[in-house]
Amino acid sequence: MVLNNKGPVSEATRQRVLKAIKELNYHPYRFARVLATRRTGNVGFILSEKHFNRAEPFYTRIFLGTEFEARNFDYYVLLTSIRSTFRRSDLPRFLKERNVDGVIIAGRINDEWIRYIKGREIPLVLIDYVPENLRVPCVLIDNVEGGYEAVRYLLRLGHRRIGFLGGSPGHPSIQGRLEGYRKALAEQGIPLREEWVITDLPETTIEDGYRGMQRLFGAKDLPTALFAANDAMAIGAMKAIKEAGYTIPEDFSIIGFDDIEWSYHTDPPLTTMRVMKEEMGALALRRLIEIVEGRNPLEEKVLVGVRLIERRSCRLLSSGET
Amino acid sequence: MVLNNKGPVSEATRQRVLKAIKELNYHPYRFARVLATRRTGNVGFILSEKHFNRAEPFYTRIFLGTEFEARNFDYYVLLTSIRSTFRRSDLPRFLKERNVDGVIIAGRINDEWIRYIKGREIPLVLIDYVPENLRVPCVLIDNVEGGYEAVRYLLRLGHRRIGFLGGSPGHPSIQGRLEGYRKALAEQGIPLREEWVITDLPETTIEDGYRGMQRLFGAKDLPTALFAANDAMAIGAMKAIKEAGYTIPEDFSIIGFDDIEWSYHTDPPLTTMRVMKEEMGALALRRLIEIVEGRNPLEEKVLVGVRLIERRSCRLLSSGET
DNA sequence: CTGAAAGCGCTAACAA
DNA sequence: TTGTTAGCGCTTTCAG
Repeated sequence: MVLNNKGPVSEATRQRVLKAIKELNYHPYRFARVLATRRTGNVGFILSEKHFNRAEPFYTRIFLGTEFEARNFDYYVLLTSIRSTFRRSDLPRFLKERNVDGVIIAGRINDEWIRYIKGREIPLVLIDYVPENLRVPCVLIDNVEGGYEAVRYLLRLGHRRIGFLGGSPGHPSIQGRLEGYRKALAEQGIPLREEWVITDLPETTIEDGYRGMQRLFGAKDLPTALFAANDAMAIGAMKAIKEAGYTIPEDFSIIGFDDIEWSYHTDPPLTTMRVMKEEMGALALRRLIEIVEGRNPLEEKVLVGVRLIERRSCRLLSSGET
Repeated sequence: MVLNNKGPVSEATRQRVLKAIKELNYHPYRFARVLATRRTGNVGFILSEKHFNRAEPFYTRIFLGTEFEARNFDYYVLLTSIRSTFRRSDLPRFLKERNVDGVIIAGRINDEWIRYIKGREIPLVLIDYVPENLRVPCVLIDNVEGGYEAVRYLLRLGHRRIGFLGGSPGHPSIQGRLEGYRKALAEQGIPLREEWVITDLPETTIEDGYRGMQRLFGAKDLPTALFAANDAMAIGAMKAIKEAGYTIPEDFSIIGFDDIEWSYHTDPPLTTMRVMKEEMGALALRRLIEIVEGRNPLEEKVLVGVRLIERRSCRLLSSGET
């Protein structure tokens, strides 16, 4: 009772117990406790193999955020990867055997997985992905606000001819960022130039950015600035821009999104919108614990903001230029 | 007994039991088992914060290897990060409370941590680091062989003037790679040019590679090829080379080590020695389990080989050139 | 070879 | 407010 802060305990015995704990260097034995309470004190953290192997540590930093926060709540987190395609046979063991109190999934994933977990009534929180037809609590990047701010920044630098380099339009994050882009332009009464908006790439990788930029070069005239929907694509685009003989930011200003480590090392260093990865992970854990403990079990999306990181890939347009 | 394959069981009952297990969809309850056997079925995986946050997913891929292998042995792996400096107060909980059967540590780490774990007699395997004065089973990259092969490759391409770009000499991996470099040159009777061997950089990052290369430019004549002790430094060096107005591989051939994801995306793509990251992680887990189960508990270093990945940062020297 | 029972360390329910 | 006890699901020991 002393340990768990429940039930009535007189202050005197409380102190006596505490003292004994100290003297004996007593630690409660987690596994016995589990057996008695049916609470495992574990949470599962699932990443698709694709996301785990991403060249940049985006989702692993999110994991780091949860793991760190988990320490405060005395939870262990079991990290595992799954294939993108749903197969019962490679269900994480901790799901099959219910060795977790709840699960966090980061990144886009086959909805079958989500449906399965919901079906088994295992508490679930999603990070950076929201399925179309399923109600699940999510922790999301504020993509539309972020996209809006990114474009606003280019606008402030005097750009009026701004392209958008997005990935597959099926990706909700991309849609949000595109929406922000649209909103910022509309607000200034700048018409959208369809040929400067590239959204039909297979994925959102460096390669896609590279190809997307090459496609953009096909337009009959070119923008002066570019908003890439993530840093990987921005990096691919920079490569294409350089290969075409242009320089950054003289000929093109470019801003990314995510703030992955490598953005700092590009030439020039990439201006971008920083996503608070650790914070997202921590938030998801707190949310999950709330659900596990029955508090606040409403479906709910929580948005976490982004921040402009100014580096050197964007330039101020002098007043004569357009 | 059927489940654990021990004790005498007649084939008939064995089948009956198996059938019942199927029908009831029975899963043994891990925590009850732990309580009875005192075996947790968990292993801890520790990474220093610095390594966890490395821009490229080197150690996280090693983790992936152990996690994957752990599935075959029905272990869970608890991943956590610690600060580089030893502080009792931020001991991982799973150590304090002995919730793991053993621990894997990947990457260089303060020896205090190692001493603590050894002191508590918790089975331990190290990956990619071997402390000076402590005997601990390790899984290591075959650095000298790898360095040797890298330089042999440059030699085969006709290079005779080959520089070495290393990081801090305190790092055992770097020392091994340097040793391989030495060996390959010596074998061909090529004298070592001290001013082409850069080993007094603070770390082994992109920045260090960049600075190291600039330093190398100070030599009165320049090598035609360069062996960088890891890809990060190779990338930094490439940047410095380009800034100095040279091109790769026309003016300099360069080979790296590690094969991190980004090496594929450099311009030109970087030729490098691939380290088998997943394999190292898997190996460490098997080694750890052996120790936990009392088999084969000798101190032992196991080396895992590397493989040349030929991309486009090295060129063949024509016979007239030196 | 099979069945019964004790006990791992904890929580929860109940009696004092 | 405190002390006692059953029982969580498993392994292990011992008797049949």
